[in-house]
Amino acid sequence: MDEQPRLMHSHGVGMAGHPGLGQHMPDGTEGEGRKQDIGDILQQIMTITDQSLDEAQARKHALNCHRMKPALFNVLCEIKEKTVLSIRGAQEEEPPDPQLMRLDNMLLAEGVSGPEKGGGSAAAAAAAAAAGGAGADNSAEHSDYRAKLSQIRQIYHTELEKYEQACNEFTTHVMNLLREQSRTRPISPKEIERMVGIIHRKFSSIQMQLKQSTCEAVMILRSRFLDARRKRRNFNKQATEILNEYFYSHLSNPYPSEEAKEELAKKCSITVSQVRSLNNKTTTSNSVSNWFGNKRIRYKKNIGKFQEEANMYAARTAVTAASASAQGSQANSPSTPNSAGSAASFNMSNSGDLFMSVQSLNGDSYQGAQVGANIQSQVDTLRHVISQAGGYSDSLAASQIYSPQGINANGGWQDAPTPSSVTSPTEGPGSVHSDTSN
DNA sequence: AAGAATGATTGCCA
DNA sequence: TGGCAATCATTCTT
Repeated sequence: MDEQPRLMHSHGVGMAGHPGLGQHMPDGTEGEGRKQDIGDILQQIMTITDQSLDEAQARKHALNCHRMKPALFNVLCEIKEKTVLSIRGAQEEEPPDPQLMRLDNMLLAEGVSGPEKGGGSAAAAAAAAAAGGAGADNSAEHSDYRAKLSQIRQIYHTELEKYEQACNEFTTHVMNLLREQSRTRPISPKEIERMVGIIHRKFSSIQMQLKQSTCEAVMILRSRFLDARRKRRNFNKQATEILNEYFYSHLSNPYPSEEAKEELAKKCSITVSQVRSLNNKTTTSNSVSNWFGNKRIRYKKNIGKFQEEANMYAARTAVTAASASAQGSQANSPSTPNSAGSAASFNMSNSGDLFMSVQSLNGDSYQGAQVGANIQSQVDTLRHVISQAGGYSDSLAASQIYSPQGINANGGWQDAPTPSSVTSPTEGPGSVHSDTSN
């Protein structure tokens, strides 16, 4: 270009330095001639947009070189200055949008806009903590959550970068345009600033939309993740069997201790998800607790339905117990359950005990804590064996065969086992009963 | 598809 | 705080 842009600050306002314009013209004819000249220039300016680009460029150049141009330009500058003064008040800096701040905060909290990676996993961990589950089984879901979150994060950053780049490009473009235009019309730095501000506002509103949809995506992901805790997956067969074995071998007192629950959870590889109380000290046995809670209630509600199952498990554990006790002591015959009342045979051949020692990786430590329960479970097992053998003759006893052992009149499990001496045709494991009554 | 089974959740109580 | 009862929501079975 052969000329410098004429930004307003580089010009004096007024007519100084431009003789012939703004000065009093005593000679009327000279004034008429100039008026026509100016009118001609203005006409050319007005029609410049109707011409082809090349034509316009040529005309523009001609106008720029016109002797009247500097004077007219100064007039424009003067008018413009007044306009800018009137506009100035209108462009107040608005305070930061509260909604945008909320979105920013949320994105930061969710680890989307925060520092790399760490934020994401922290948010995932937070979500996991909110869900209350920290078990190994949840790791798959966690990684799924993390993967999805980082996907969102990546998209967000890519888009944001794109927007920023576009914004910069557009700003540069507009600046160039303005600079270009400043050759033919006066443009103040404030005007440019204002234009840039408008562009940035436009782009930030687009960014806000991006942030909003990102937030929505995160919320959806999060709610799905949190809702996953409610998604039920049936325990596998082995886990159910383990729990059932424990339940039926402790039928008169199916309330596993915390340690037992932990142990069962470990054995069953039960997934843990607990939301009931965030202050719960342990979450590793809650599924077991759920299972036992459900089982107790459902068993109690419909004993008949569970009787077959109860008998099956009782028989199974009894067989196990019998074979074990047969190995351990020749005196104990499987067909004489009451003989199992001896403490010696309970010690190792007890169904619950055996179950634990077979299943547990460190059954020994568990056994030590379960001596009382072991005896009780032996009683329970034996009762079922007796029931199956059909050893009851009287109708009262018969009705008790498939009755919930240990359930009292109120429908709750009593601490002491059912008085087996009443139902048992044999002498009954009185010693066992007394052992377990506490 | 309907109903049963089942794991999880919630509110209440002792 | 643990357990019960009711209920929800999903999965399994028929």
